[in-house]
Amino acid sequence: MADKREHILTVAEELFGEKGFDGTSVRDIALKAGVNLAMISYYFGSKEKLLESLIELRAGYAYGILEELNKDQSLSPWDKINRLVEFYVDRVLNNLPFHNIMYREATNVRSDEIRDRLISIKMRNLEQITKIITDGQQKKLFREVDIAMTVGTLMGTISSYTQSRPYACQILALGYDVSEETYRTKLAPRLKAHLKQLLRAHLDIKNEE
Amino acid sequence: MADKREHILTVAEELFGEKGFDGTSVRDIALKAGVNLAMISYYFGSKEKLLESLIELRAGYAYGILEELNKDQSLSPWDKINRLVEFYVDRVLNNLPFHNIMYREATNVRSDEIRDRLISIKMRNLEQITKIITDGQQKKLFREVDIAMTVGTLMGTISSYTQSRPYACQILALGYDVSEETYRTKLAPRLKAHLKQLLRAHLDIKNEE
DNA sequence: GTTTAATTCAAACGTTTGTTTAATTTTGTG
DNA sequence: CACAAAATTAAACAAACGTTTGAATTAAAC
Repeated sequence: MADKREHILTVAEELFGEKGFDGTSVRDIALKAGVNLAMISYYFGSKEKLLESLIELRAGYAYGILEELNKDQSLSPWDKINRLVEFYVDRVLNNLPFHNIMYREATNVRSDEIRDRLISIKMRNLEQITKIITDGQQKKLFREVDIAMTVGTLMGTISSYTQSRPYACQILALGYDVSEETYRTKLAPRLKAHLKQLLRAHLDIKNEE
Repeated sequence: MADKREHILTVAEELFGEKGFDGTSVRDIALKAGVNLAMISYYFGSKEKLLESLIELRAGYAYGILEELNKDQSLSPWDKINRLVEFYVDRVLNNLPFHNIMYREATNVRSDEIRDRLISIKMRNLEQITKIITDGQQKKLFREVDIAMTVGTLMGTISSYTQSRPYACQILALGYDVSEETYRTKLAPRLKAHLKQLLRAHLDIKNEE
């Protein structure tokens, strides 16, 4: 085991994502990670600080790519929107546990520190997306829209199908207990196609009323 | 106290919505409800069955109105979509705790019974919305869209601003700790306006590509 | 090879958890 | 009023919780 600390974090991430922070005991984590119970206090100090460490580890998981996307002068605003959709769908589906933690525990996390950290991550991403949209507006490609709400639509649509997998499987007419792999490969293209079509119509200045 | 049983359910709803099912102890509930600890087992049998009772109580909270909306022959599909938006935004904002339970606990509820119940509620609502959209398509007003994904967009957009109130306040540039009342009165019209504009562009057959 | 520090461990700590008990009080009925 | 059923209570239950302890083991440094 190369880095035991990170291994514990990964296991905790899976369990928190699946059963929630309060629904997961440190004994669950120790057992699944194959380490002694006391190691969690040894490495992280407490269960809550373990969560903080996890968030710190994954915090920048979107920002870098968004910034790059923004700087790319060769892409039209429409290209950027489509890449944004691709990027977010893939990003969420490839980091399902952490995404679920972000969007499930964000509200009721006890520590102000963690909550503010999560909010600031979201705000930073919102800024980048805002830049893309205002750029499209200045180039007279996009119409006036409520940008913050539009970002809520993007993230909310994805979340509505990732937060409850049994429901998603039902909707998508997949088998009742389908593998993680086929779940993602079925969901991703459908989410992408829908969001591209949706944002295309929503943003297009030709659809101005 | 007229109906103590229902009072306990209401208090539990608030706490579950705020701190999650696992984050709420039966002692928390008893204390806030002003009843003896043992009354919860006396009335409901267990904490888990209390949650089941709560879901049973609020289960039909959307279906009836949706069905009515569908039957109303005097409304055009566009009217129905707008009413649908109005209805859902109001419904969610007026039942925030239960909505949060539905969309937060749905994934990780241990009991298959509860999970299947929640899924069947969602599926029933999806059916009604599907009817509205297919009706609009038959009347050559709406274009071809992914209906299940569109419903996900509707619910997901709302949820993204109700699941994390501190974040929503930040985005909406409200004060840091604004009252429940002003939070709702600021959020509701903005959500409605955005969703109407969004669905208008998304569904309009004139925006077919 | 010895010494020091870092790691791992089984066991126990004191709380809190959901639930049950058994006695008591309140309520409704004849 | 008398009696049975329902409701309420304080106290206790065992189990699970997050965390700490102190000894044992491993690794690193000199």
